[in-house]
Amino acid sequence: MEDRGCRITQPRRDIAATITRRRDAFSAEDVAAELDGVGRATVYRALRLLVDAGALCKTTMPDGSPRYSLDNARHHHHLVCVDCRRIDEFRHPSVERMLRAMSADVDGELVGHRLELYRRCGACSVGAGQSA
Amino acid sequence: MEDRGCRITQPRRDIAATITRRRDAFSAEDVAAELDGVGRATVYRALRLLVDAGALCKTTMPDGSPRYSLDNARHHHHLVCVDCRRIDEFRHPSVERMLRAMSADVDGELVGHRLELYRRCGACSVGAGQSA
DNA sequence: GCTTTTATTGATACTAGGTATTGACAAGCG
DNA sequence: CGCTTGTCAATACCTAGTATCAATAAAAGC
Repeated sequence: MEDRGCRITQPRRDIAATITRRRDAFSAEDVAAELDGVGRATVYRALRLLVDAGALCKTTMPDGSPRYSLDNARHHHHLVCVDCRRIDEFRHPSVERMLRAMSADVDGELVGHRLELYRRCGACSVGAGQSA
Repeated sequence: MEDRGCRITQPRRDIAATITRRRDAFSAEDVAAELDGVGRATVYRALRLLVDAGALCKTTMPDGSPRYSLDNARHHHHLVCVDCRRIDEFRHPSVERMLRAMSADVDGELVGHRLELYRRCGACSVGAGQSA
């Protein structure tokens, strides 16, 4: 299900199994560390294929480090919890509206964008909200 | 003018001179390479101080690599040309409107965001727009 | 089922971007 | 001028990722 034109190899099966088991965001190094017989380069190669194929999203954390998460929807942005690092996808008309407005106002043509929203998610707010 | 509580040292003067001379976006390594007697760590430390002080912005390019540029306005976002890598700052009410709308709709509280718009700027569109 | 072809692999080395450590030094206070 | 302490350069290290390359294993051919 992940491939078209790519070979389905044992390392790729292992990587796919590892990332589908994960419910949170992970780094490539996480995956590489978990799979002992698999080389780092192979993990990075496989993750890139999956990102290109649209099965995986690469999101930027507040500190700039990249994390991967499973991709479900078509075009969307990410809502990253700064405490538990959970990543949720969202689609919101206000974003498209904003892009349309910007597109009309900027000189030249927009070719892409990067948008991440950082929040403290509901669960994390309850636990740590009162103190500090 | 760049400091309050930090010492004004020769390396810092050199770094400040280098970055104010630059009109485009630059990497920390660019600065370090240009200043021979100054250590890489010193450059990174100085850039971080300047980012924290609000004199410099750290922007993410489409490929994920960070670039620094002078910070002029208060709160703003970046318009990055994917061809000439020029970075312009912008403020637009549609962005604030979008953030307000999102803030109302998400679970938990928004604590920050990252927004970069990538475009082909006017000058680059004229030169390369027709071909390809 | 065996061979061939060729994508893929793991190891290694390398790059960019950045932080931690440390002994030397110099900024600025008194 | 002398002390204190921030800052320095160098170095080692870290994360994230790519390039190279000989060895290997998928899938295609027979």
